[in-house]
Amino acid sequence: MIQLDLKSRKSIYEQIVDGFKELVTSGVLKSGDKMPSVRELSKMLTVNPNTIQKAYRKLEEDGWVYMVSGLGCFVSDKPQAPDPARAQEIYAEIGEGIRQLLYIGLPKETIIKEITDLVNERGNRE
Amino acid sequence: MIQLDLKSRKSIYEQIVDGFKELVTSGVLKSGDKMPSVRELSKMLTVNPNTIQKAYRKLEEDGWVYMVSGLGCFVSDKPQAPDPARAQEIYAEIGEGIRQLLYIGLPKETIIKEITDLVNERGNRE
Amino acid sequence: MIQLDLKSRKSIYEQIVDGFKELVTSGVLKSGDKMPSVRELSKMLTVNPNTIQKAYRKLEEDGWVYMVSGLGCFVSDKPQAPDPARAQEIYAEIGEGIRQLLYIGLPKETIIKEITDLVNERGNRE
Amino acid sequence: MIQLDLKSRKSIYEQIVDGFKELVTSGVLKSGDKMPSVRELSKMLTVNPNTIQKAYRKLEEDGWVYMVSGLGCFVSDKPQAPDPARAQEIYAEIGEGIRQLLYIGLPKETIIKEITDLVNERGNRE
DNA sequence: GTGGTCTAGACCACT
DNA sequence: GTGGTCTAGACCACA
Repeated sequence: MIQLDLKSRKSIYEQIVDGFKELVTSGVLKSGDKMPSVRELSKMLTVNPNTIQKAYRKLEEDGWVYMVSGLGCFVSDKPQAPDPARAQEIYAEIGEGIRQLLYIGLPKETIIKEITDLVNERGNRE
Repeated sequence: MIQLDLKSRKSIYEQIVDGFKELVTSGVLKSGDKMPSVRELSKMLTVNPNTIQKAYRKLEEDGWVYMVSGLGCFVSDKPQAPDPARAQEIYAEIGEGIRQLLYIGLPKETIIKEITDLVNERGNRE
Repeated sequence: MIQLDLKSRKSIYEQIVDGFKELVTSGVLKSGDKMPSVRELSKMLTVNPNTIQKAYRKLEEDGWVYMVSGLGCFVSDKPQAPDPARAQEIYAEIGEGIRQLLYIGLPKETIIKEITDLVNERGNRE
Repeated sequence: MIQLDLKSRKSIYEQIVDGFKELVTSGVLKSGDKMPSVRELSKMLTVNPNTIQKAYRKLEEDGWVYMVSGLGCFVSDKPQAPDPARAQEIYAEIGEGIRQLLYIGLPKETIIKEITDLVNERGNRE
């Protein structure tokens, strides 16, 4: 389900967080789906339960899942209307990335082309 | 030199980091320029020295400046040839942002338009 | 019955919790009234049942409803005499909030005025 | 410095978080002050370092301190202008408390009087 | 069973 | 020395 790369610079819990975000945005996991329990996923990935809990808690803080003690962890409802404030935050992050791309010397046209490709690529999955 | 918005949700050190990136990309600061010392800038902005230090450290991590102990903080050389590995990392981050924008319901066209604007906006300053 | 704002930063379950508290304090729901079942409300609000369950659980924790397994969820009796210990806990929480308001720079008069308004606003519904 | 009540229902890390917020708002700790290191405070309170780190991280998320790897943990700069969004959040929490006070049967006048006292009491410390 | 918290260690990268 | 992460356990309240 989620591939961990222990050699990666990304910490394990971050890989789990990003992995789940990908599973949700790509439609594998949908609103209300029960996620593996902390202990279950811990065994599946042969990772310590505390690491899983750290990842789940981050996902909850970011609003992707919610945890109910005694029941488990569930995928949050998908927002039906785009949240402009949230969009603005994400644009700010992307803008930061763009600034760095320009700084390391990539031409504007290349950047626009690459990102347009990214959008179309991911957009077609939905 | 740098305008701080104390009412902003952005933390002070982030505003300083972004402010310096702006100064560099817009050409006000150039490769090798000496940056104000921590204490100096701390007085200029009436901000705690630790806050400046955290900002400088972040800039160093991101490769925008380098610090020489005993001499101070200097603007890094602009990379002559783009680092493809670094570019790939940044594209990955941007791709993650795009996935989230699509997930919260923004149409592809809007995203492409907004990001193209971002690139042109920042690109024109160079 | 309850209006959900999907664009809000408040999570869905929090909106449901607050909505029910409003319905009780405003007298629409009275002691002993049966609340909609989890499945029923889930359909009414087109929200995942787990979300409803989390909301009901929170309401039960806060003492606004009680759940009888096999029968459903009912509005609790309104306490006849105020519980001084509980009141003390709540005052402590409010005091913590006030300390933070003062810390971020709001004048005492503003705070008192705003809170008096809050009390009168909510108090008039009873 | 901070009194822990192991019998309390509040978890240890929450007591530490609230304790530090109190130390900052009451002026004992000021902007830029270095806080005890994770290990140091861990020994002072005879509490596990992980518990301290959890508390410090929560404080950092809430914007009260910032941590610099290799340097330590420092009290954030005090916002010079009140953040209206933050104030609104706190008022919402207080409003929630008021709703519960009214629900358990306290009269409006009592609540207003008690809270006015709280504001004046804490306001005079600054 | 579930998550929530805590302890007692360990190793890493960085100053 | 500093924080950041991770492991391997433990106990609790709740359902």
